[in-house]
Amino acid sequence: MMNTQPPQSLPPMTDSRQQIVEAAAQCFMLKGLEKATIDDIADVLGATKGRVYHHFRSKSSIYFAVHRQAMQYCFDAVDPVLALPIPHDEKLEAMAAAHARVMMDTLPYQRSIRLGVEIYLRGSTTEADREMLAELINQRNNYEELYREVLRGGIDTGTLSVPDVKIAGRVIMGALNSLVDWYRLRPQQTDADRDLIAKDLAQTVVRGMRA
Amino acid sequence: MMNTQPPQSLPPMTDSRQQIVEAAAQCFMLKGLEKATIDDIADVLGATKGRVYHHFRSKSSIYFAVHRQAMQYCFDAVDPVLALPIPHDEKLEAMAAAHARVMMDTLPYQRSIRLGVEIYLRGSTTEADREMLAELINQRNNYEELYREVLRGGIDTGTLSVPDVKIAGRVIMGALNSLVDWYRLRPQQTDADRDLIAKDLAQTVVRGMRA
DNA sequence: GCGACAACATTCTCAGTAGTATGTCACTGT
DNA sequence: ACAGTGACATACTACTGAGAATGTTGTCGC
Repeated sequence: MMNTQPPQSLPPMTDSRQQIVEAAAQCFMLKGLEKATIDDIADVLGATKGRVYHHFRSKSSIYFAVHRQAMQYCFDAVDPVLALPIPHDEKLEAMAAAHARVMMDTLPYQRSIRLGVEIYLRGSTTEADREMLAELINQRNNYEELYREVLRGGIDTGTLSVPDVKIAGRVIMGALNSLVDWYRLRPQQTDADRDLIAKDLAQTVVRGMRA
Repeated sequence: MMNTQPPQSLPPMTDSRQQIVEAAAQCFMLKGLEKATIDDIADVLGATKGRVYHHFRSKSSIYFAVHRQAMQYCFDAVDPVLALPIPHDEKLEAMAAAHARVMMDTLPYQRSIRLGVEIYLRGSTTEADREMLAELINQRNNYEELYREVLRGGIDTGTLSVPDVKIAGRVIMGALNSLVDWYRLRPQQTDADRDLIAKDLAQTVVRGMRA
C-alpha cells in the first residue's frame, strides 16, 4: 500500500515555532509582507534572527506557516456549524457569521494571507515553495467549496436561489474577507460588538440568496 | 476668497507619463508592489530607469499616479449611472454593475491599488507621501459614500432595507472589489461575458438589500 | 549653425536585507 | 565529568534595488 501521507511531513508545531508564527503574523499585518523583515519578527520576540532561522528555512516558509494556521482557524470555526441539522439557508448564514467572527478574532493571520498569495505565486523560485503554495491554494478551494455545497443543497431543497453558484460563492467570500481591510481592532471592543458585526454582515450577504 | 485647489498642482499627464503609469500598473499587478522594480517598469517600455525618473520623483509617486487613475476610472463609470432618474434599488444595482465592469476593464490599475494602500500608509516617510495618501483615502471614501447615499435614499423611499448602511456599503465594495482577486483576463473573453458577470454579481449583492 | 533645453541613457553609490557560518551555553544521558 | 545536541546569539557575506549624478542625443528657436 502506498504511503498516502504528504511526502515531507510538517515539522512539529512546537511552542517556540508557534511564537514565531504569531509574531510574523503581527509583523506582516503591520508592515506588509515584504517590508516586514526577519529582524522585525525577531524583535517582537525579543530575540534575534538566529532563533528564527533555527526554526524556519526561509522567510517564505514562515509565511506559509502563517497561511496554514489562518486556514486552520477558518475550518475549525465553520466545521461545527456545518454539522448542525438546520435548513441550508440558515446554515449558510451561520457559516458566514462564523467566518466573519474568525476574521476578526484572528485578524493578523487573515490579513497576512491576503497580502501574499499572489506575490509568492509569481516569484516562487524553489520547488518546495511552489509545492506549499499549491497545497494552500487547494485548501482554500476546499474551504470555499464548503459554501458552494451548502448553496447547491439549498437550491435543490428550495431554500436558496442564486443566478450562479460560483459567483454567489465569490460574493460571500469577498464580502466577508473584506473585513480584514476595514475592521480595526480597538481595545474597548466587546465580544458582543463583534457578534453584532458578524450577524449584520452574514444577514446582509445571505438575505439576497434566499429563495 | 481662499484658493480651494490643491496646493501643489499635479504635473500634466503627458503621453510619456501615461505610458509609464500604464506599464507600472502592469508590473504591480504581475509582480506585486515591492517586487516590481523601476527597471521592470522601464523594461516594459523598452526603456531604462532614466526615463522613469525623469518623469517621477520616486517609486511611491508612480504608485500614487496609478491609484489616482484607478479612482478616476471608477468615478467616470459610476457618475452617469448616478444621474439616471430611476428608483434607488435599481440605481444601486446599476452602480454595482458599472463598478464590476470597471474592475474587469481596468484590472491592472484596480489590482495595484489593492496591494498598496496599507503598505504605503505605514512606511510613508516623506510629508508629500502622507499628503498624497490622505487625499487618495479621502477620494476613496467619497466614492464609497456615493453608494451609501443611494442606500439611505432607498431606505427613505422604501425601496431598500438593510440592518446597517455602513456595513451594507462594505458588503457591496467587498463583494465587487473581490473581482480583482479572482477574475482572470482571458483573450477569448467577449464583452458579453463581462457584462454577464457584472450583472450576476450586482444582482446577487443588491437583491438582499431590497425592501 | 548654435546655444539651450527636454528627454532620455549610463553609471555609480549606498542602504537595507535574506541567508550563512560560526560561536556560546545550558542541559542531558552515561 | 564529559561528549553530544538543541536552541539560540553574533558576526559576516552577497546581493538587490532606489535614487542621484552625469553623459548623450534630438530638436527648436533664432
